Amino acid sequence: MERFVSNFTNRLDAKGRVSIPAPFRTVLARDGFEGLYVHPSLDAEALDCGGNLLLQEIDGLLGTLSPYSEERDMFSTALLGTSEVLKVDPEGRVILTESLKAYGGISSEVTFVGQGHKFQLWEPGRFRAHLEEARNRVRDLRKELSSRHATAFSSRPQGARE
Amino acid sequence: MERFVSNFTNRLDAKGRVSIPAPFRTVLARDGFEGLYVHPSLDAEALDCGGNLLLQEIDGLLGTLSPYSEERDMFSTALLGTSEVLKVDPEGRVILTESLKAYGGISSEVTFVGQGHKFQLWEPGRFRAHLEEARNRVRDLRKELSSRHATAFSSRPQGARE
DNA sequence: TTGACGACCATAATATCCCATGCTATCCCA
DNA sequence: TGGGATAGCATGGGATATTATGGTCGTCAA
Repeated sequence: MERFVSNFTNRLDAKGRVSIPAPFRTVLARDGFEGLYVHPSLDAEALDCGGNLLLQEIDGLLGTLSPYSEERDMFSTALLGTSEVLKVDPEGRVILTESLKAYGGISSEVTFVGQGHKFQLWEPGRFRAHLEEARNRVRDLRKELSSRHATAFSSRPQGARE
Repeated sequence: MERFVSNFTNRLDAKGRVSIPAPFRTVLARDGFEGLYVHPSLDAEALDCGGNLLLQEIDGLLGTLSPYSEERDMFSTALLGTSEVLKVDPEGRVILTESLKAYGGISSEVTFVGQGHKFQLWEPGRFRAHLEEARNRVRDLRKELSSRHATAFSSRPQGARE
């Protein structure tokens, strides 16, 4: 598998170490990035993590903004300025910095949430609430989409006829 | 066989393993996906399973959303974040995670239900109920259709609704 | 010297592999 | 056509490998 899927909740030990879930480690290994790239998520109280693929996404986002614009400055400050590259120990663990933990409200446990090209770190309680909301939104949006163009996400295979 | 059809009920063993029905395994093999992709179904208390075809469906949906949007994040959280890629053992069995079993209400037995490009996992009792309701719905729909057909030839103006 | 951090080792729980067992359906040949 | 051989399949269990997690011991720097 070359993308992050599923979610896992792991504990921080006395030294603040957390194991990156094994499936995520293999994705990162394939990605080839040395370490773990982490930054506070823009629209959630969570942390975005990943490797080269995440960096590409950030570059892509910055690329859509005109250079030297104030907008672009804001984004690169928010994204790059607060990023960390964490070292991964031989057992596949990382130590979150204080500011990262503070932003994510993380203390004794973290939930790793796969998002395809990246994954997020959540305080488990916050994640449960967020997931609840996300599922509701998806249900609603899906209805809207399917009425907009009928076969977007029906239970029908793509390209199937009536 | 190209698609998932028919339904099968298998038992979970002491270790929580279930055999994927052989006909489904051959469809998956043809699909080429390594493992079994599973996520909670959006419109039923069941699990959606499949391979690349199911992934394509999800990617297709995510593709319709603008990148970097919060909307898209919601979808990938609800879809990718709750998905699992289960390993299939040499005998063609998988182990469902606790959260998947919880969502589907699955404990000792599962019903595999073919849906063409994907298949669903149901707790057998729930599936019977679901099937019963589906049958009733179809019956009603047919009645409605045939009565509509009848009214089409009545003195009612064309295109009128009930 | 102390405190933080890195590499290395230990362990319990769990997943994964491999082999075994009935059962059923299929095939094959007299 | 019938009936025995055979192959495929769901299921079970023991051994082994992974994984998350905890701890120890240096090392380097303030």
